Amino acid sequence: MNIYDVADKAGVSIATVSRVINGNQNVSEKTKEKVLSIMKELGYTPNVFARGLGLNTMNTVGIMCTDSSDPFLANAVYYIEQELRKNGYDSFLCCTGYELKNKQNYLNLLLSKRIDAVILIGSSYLESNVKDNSYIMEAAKEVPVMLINGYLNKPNIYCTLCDDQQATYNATSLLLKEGRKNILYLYTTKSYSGIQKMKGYKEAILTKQSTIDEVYIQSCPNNIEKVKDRLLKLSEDGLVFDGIVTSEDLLAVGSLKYAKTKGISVPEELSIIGYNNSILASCCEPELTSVDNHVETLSLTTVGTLMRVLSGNTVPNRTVISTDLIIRNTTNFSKDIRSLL
Amino acid sequence: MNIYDVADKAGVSIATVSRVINGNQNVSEKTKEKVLSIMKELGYTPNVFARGLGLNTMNTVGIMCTDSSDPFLANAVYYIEQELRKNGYDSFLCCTGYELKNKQNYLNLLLSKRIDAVILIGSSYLESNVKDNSYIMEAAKEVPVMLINGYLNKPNIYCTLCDDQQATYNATSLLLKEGRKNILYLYTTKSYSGIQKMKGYKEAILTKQSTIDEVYIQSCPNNIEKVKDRLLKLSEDGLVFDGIVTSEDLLAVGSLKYAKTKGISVPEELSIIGYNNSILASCCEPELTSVDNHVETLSLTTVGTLMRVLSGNTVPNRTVISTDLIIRNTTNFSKDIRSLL
DNA sequence: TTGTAGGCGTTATCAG
DNA sequence: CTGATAACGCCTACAA
Repeated sequence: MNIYDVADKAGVSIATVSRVINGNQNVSEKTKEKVLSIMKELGYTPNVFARGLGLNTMNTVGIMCTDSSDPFLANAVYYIEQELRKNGYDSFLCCTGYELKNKQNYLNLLLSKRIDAVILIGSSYLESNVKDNSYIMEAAKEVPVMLINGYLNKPNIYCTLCDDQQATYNATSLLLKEGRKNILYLYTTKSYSGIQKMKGYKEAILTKQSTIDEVYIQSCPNNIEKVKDRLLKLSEDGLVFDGIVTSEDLLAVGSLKYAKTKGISVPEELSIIGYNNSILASCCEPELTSVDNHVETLSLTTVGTLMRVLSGNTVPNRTVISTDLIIRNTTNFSKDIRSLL
Repeated sequence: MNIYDVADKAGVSIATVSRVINGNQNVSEKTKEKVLSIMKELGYTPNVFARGLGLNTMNTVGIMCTDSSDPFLANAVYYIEQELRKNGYDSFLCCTGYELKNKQNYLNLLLSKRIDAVILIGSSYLESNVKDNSYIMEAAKEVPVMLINGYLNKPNIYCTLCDDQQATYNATSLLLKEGRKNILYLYTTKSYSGIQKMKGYKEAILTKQSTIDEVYIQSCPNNIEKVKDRLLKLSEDGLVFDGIVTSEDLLAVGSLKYAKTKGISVPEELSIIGYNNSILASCCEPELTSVDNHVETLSLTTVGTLMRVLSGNTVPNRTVISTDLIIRNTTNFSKDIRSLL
């Protein structure tokens, strides 16, 4: 079943059928209807390969994320996929994991599939070693590369990110205003946004004291138990803290488990702020105050930008979205403090 | 850049290059090496469209899920994607949402992309109205259809499911053994596995009493607040219950929030069992006892089965995987009860 | 072992 | 407005 069958049955040439398929104007209303009805009757669908061969595109965008079971990434994947489809694009998904080698392989694989663009979700695609990002720049020579929560100022790379630095700055500042003296910062990776977040934390701390005590900055695997154990250890070692700012909700949940284990009351004795405002934030007890980085907006903006790029517009290389702090019950903000938001 | 460029530069014909690409034996070691080095030098990758045109396959599997931001589905997507890739297959992801019309459209879309198979994750693809499933049967005429947590005994449809009925039967029975008198069952949808789970609950209840009181079976949106409100309402209306079995972890979390609001202690006064053993189960407080339906095994088994189907083996139409009950702190099982597991 | 040539199903460019 | 025909890049008999 191909375009010839349709043409035969409709008594026209394949060229005419092709025109109908592609909505070309130069077809009389009569033949158009005729052809359409035959196509329906035969249940004909054009062969995407043949089409792709001619056009060298399949209206497909590659999506890469490290781990689609991470709630934040999963949400982004969802919104992006939906939005792409609304715009007539399909999506290839790749869950690459965290190893550089795999990321590179997957990206090459996507390129070899003649995708029209690629979207990298999450700042973990930006290695701290600048050279290691060259594979992204290479890819950008072939197709537009969209970065979510990462920043790389290079041709044909478009970045949508949220203002992570401002977000942790605000979060930390509010804890300070709340009267917290020793605020711990927990993070998982030194990815691009990881670094931004840390900057915000440091900046806020430096408004109150002249130096940063590095022991208050702790990197930790993104795992509830691991976080709990780490905090127990730190506490045993004599570290005193009454506030925790985290780079992920899960780290905050782990912190809650620590507090529970030690019988520390939250937020009376310890304030905790999560990040991402994921479903986890409203599952735990007490529910997490958390930074909402607007996954949905981030995702839709990215796709919107991509569409403009694909239709040949010149588009700014960087779009920054502001965050909100969603106040729940792991912080103890007064009316005055809340009014600052 | 195409096969001709490579052939020219290597001083051979395109046929020879093609043979090298496809690992055909009939090429002398020398020419093979020559061609390979030229391909590397030029950075040549075969055009998938041209290839697909001839072979009419792209080694691509379509994955459909209703909502990739659901933790269970997200996990499944992750494992499936990884496993497919290990087997040399790419994946198209579609997040279809819950409306039948959309599901149908997406499935047709995938078929028109000449995918080699399609995997439907989650029992929400099986409508209770049997006729509404005919689109799946239609699809199965073209490519193998893999169903995860759904069952349809039709040609070219292969189902991998976990023993949901047994799981809720066990969960409910254990609560009864624990001494619970009035056990509520909360569920979200009457999908295939939804029905199985409910059967298990009823079966267990009927071992203790002669009839089911339907008011103890409540359907509820998959939303923490909604569940809480529903339970508060039921309680106000005078319904008495001391155990809750749910079809989703999120419903169990909502139940916890209800208990918290009413000052009911869990598990002393109320036992709660979740389903899926998702990350939510260990986030909340107390942590959820939950049915582990082994997403990973489910996913890997599905892909394994698919690979056997694609290589032409005859494969059983149905594979059932057993569940485990992961005991945490929302139940109060004695040593004796635990030993039953 | 290697090369030639036809075919896969479209789209696009010309003539008419 | 319509039709013939040449790409598109690859695979694979069939020949050599």
